[in-house]
Amino acid sequence: MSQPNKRQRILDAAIQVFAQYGFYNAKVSQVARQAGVADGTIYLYFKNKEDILIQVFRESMAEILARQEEALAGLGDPIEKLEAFARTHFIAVSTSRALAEVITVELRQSTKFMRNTDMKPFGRYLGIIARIIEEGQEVGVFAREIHSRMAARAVFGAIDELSLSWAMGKRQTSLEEAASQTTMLFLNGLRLRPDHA
Amino acid sequence: MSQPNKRQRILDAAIQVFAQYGFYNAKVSQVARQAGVADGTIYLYFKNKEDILIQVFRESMAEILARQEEALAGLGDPIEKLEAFARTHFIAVSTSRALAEVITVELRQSTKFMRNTDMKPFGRYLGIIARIIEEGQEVGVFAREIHSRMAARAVFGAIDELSLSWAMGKRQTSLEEAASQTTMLFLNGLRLRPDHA
Amino acid sequence: MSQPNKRQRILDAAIQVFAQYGFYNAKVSQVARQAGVADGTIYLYFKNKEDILIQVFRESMAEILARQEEALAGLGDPIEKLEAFARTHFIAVSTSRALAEVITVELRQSTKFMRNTDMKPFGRYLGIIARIIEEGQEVGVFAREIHSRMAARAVFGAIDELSLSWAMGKRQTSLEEAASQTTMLFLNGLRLRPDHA
Amino acid sequence: MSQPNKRQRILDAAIQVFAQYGFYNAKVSQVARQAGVADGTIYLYFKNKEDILIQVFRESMAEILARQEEALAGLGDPIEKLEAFARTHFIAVSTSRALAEVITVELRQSTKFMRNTDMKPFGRYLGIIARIIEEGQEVGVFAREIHSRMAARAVFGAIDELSLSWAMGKRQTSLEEAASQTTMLFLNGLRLRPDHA
DNA sequence: TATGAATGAGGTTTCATTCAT
DNA sequence: TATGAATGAAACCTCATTCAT
Repeated sequence: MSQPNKRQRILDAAIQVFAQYGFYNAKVSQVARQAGVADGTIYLYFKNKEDILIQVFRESMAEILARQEEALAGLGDPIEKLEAFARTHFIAVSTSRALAEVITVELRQSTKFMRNTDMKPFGRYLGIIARIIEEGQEVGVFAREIHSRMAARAVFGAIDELSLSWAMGKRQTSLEEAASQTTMLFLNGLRLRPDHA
Repeated sequence: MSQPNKRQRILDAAIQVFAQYGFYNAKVSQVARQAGVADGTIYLYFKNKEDILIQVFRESMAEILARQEEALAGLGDPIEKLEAFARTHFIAVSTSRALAEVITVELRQSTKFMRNTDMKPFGRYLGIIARIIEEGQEVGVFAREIHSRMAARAVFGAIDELSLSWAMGKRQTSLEEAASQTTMLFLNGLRLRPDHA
Repeated sequence: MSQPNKRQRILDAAIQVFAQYGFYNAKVSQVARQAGVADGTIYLYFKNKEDILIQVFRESMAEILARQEEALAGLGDPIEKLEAFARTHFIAVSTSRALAEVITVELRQSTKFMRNTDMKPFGRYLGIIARIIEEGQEVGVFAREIHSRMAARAVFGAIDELSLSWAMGKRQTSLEEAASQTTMLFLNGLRLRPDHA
Repeated sequence: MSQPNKRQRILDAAIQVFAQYGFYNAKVSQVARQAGVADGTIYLYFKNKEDILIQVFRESMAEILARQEEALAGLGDPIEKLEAFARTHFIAVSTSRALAEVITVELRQSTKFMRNTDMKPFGRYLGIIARIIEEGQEVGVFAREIHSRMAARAVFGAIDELSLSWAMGKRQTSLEEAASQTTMLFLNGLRLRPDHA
């Protein structure tokens, strides 16, 4: 009798184990034990160890992309969208610290992996940010001089770094506050605004 | 007569090999061959394979810290300092793309590494940014509401992500431009300034 | 289906290989080949190379202890017991010269081994001899001045040396004769008995 | 300027190091450090690591053979000779526990070693005991039925085992007592003598 | 589908030995 | 003679993957 969710159980187990030990130090047999299946069973669902990581990435990105799209769906204001995006990312990361570590840390580790894997989901993620920025420029709330893809990358780097340190760290600030401060920083910049003076 | 630079030769070789294959896929014998020494020689200078990575980190951080301190030495204006910091980071990364990959990608993979290694140099790096922000707040050019450590982390994440993608990528923009755009983004934010309207 | 005797096959192979090459010169892959298993299979049954030696010791001591207890079971006379003990030891050694070499030669080499391994089985072996001597003293056939533990050690040393040289050597004498001569020596001593004169 | 005793210093160091770690676990560089010479210097005096062990054996046997011959020189009575032999062996062992371990333990370890090495010194050692026994038989104090070479081996085995356990152990008895008890055991045997009754 | 015992390729590391000085 | 940095062969062991059941 096959468990229809066995594949998912293995993916979930892999996220936990990869996050704790790192992809290369994690053993397939650990993933199997955590998933409650036999070692060999894993190879009925995945081509090899690296394939597990790829699938983790694929499905996790699909999940967070869906969440982002849902979160942004009803919103019109680019500023609100940016805030929503940051908040959603922080929440996703805080929901599963393990997932965050796998996505942000393990994923980068293998140049080979980066080169062979379909990075489109990541590109789409960056694209969401870039689109928000462009919308803001179109409606005249964001400065037009800004290169949207570069800014998107900067925004992602900042959010990623903060959420990682937040997930791994001592959490001096609340999740809400961290997300909101990050957005404010990007919206207003560091520079004191003359009209605030 | 022992070559006084043999240790450095091994470190340089390791940076190349680790960047190309990733730390875990790199073989010690590859590092040895690249360095032009025998396999065993490596163990005269390093405790084990991971120790090479740790030393790469240590020395590279020391190097870039020194460069940053030198770059910031004569400057007083926090805005100029932030620009100088970003530019110096971009230059360092572009000078050795391999080193950048090792530091930003390989370094993160090993929880063991993160736990066992003295992370103070990285803390100092963040500290430099935080200090610049605080100075800006003191002299009244930066907004006081900003949490300096968090902002520093965001700035670092953005610069790191951008410089890495710049180093690995197709470089549509010049180094100078990339660094300057990054700084502008952080100084002014995305939001269109009323006084620009 | 796992072969339930695979562990035993490895132990038997190890005895042969260790006896022929010596523990430190023997290669794990030789043991594997002799046992007809893959190298890695050994590590399913043993912690490491030294663990094989420890298990050989453990099981061999258990075996010879059982044989000695069986041989002595029906006997009452301490003199007969001593003869039986010596004969049983000689037979055990002659049955497996390789095992004898491993136990008496290889075992001693490793201080680490001596320190880490449970030496109680060996103590029990000595204890059997000591007990025979004490029984003889109690019933008045053995001299009371003799220190039983020391004498037991001497008896063991003599029997061990003789059985080993017998097993390794040209066997000028029969097994029976060698065992019986050894016992006689210890019973009567070298000195010509006045009552024999 | 060559130290004329450097070879001896290395041999002494080797005895200490081999005894502590065992021949195979001992490192040549440890011997060198203990001897206060450079690693390479060892190879000016010895062919290789095993050659050090062989020379240790050779010189130590020569030394103890000389001591035995000296101890037995003035004696006529075979019984006194046997006592003297045992005492001398025990003293030699107690003088250098390290030497005892090397001779009795390390020497045996390598079948290869035993086969390739000139074992004549050991044969001579056994010969001394056998000769004493034969003299005793000739003058009528030892029983003629005894096979002298076998008895010699038994005596050696007993003395060796006792001295080893004495050297490694807790020394419940004094050296003198141990030697004397051993001799008594071999002279009189375990059996209660009718004329003692 | 599921199992898990068995496989065996291959990497890290050690350390006896060499040799340029 | 003496040094000790450098060498590089080789072995233990791991662990991803297979396959007979």
